[in-house]
Amino acid sequence: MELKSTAYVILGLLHLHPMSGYEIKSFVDRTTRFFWAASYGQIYPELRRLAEAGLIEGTSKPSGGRRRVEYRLTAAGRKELRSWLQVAPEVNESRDEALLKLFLADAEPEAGIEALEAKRRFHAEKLEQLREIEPVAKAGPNRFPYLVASYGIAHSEWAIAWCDEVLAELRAELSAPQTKTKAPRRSA
Amino acid sequence: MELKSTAYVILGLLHLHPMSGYEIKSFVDRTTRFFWAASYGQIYPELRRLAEAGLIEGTSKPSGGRRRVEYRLTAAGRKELRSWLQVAPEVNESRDEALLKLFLADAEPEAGIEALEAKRRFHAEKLEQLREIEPVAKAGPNRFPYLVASYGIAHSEWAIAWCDEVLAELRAELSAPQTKTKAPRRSA
DNA sequence: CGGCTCATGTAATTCGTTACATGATTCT
DNA sequence: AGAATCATGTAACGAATTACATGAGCCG
Repeated sequence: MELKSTAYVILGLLHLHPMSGYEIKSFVDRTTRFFWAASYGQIYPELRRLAEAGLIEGTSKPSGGRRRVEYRLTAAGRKELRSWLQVAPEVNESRDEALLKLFLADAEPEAGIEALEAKRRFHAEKLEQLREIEPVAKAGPNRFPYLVASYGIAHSEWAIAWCDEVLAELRAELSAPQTKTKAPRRSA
Repeated sequence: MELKSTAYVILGLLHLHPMSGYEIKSFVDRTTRFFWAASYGQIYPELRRLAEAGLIEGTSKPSGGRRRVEYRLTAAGRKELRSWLQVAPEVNESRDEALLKLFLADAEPEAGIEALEAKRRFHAEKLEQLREIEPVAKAGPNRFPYLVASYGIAHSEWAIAWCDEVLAELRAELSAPQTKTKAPRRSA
């Protein structure tokens, strides 16, 4: 069948329970966005394609007086989801601008510190968000979402610790007088 | 000026020493690809744009008898690189298909194990590659590339440990005939 | 009444990959 | 001679984001 991963996000979420495109979007924003985001520009066209392929089925289920189409998995859709899950995932290389700046920071050493601080801030914020999600995931009927939340938390904790360690070293070094860098600049 | 990150990869590498497009590509493949890949389809057009913008300068430097254009940073290019480095990086959410499958694996629990194993394999392989690079980076004149290599190594080691831990739990549970988890549910 | 949220969608643009095309030179 | 590598590029395609467009119901 060869659908893209984003299509399987939709199939996977509809496996939990029937939803509208709007609900899929907000669900994604609360959960999978940490490792797989999706925008309306993907979701609505994809819903149409999946429906045409017979993997999902949409029925009009207005909420209050608002028009609303609720989609649910068909038997074929469930089968497609399962067979995709059984194939080993390809883990793709991600782009990390902070690491890129860190890598190139010999041209401007204070930028290395800035990059690490930014990475730390990012993980600290992510950690906060995940800690809010975690108990919800734990209480849910499925175990794997909780597992993934745990992964995210442990990962961010690890990253923060690493940043702190290296930042301490770097700061000590850059503030040491014998280094030949420009005057120590303190940024916001 | 507002160039894309890939343009700064080029500026950053040319800051190390003058290079041809071909050399930039192979340099990227040996180093930054772990956090920022680049293809010929980006590199050559970008070299042209950067040259037009006056940030780099290309001169014909045939190697042997092969035509070859070597690019070097101009003063403006160096300045542009520095000012970009000083801006806090935006850390972008990456896409991780293994985590996605793990998240959705309640529809097919063995797939969760498969996903974790794939993630582990990926990190094990990356670790091997990084361990080859590390001593080279350490020996080099710049400290930050080495720092980034260390990050990659520590990160993969952490990820492998996490996968192993969770895999052990999952395997124990799935092979146990009766666990206290909710009775085997049929989907939906 | 006015702003927020629910709800659905499209068009333009950006960014990047893959495949192709070409050709010279060096190595075995 | 033939394969591998050096070297430069383009065209087609793909995936995703952003911005825009529209409208209705809900809440204070």
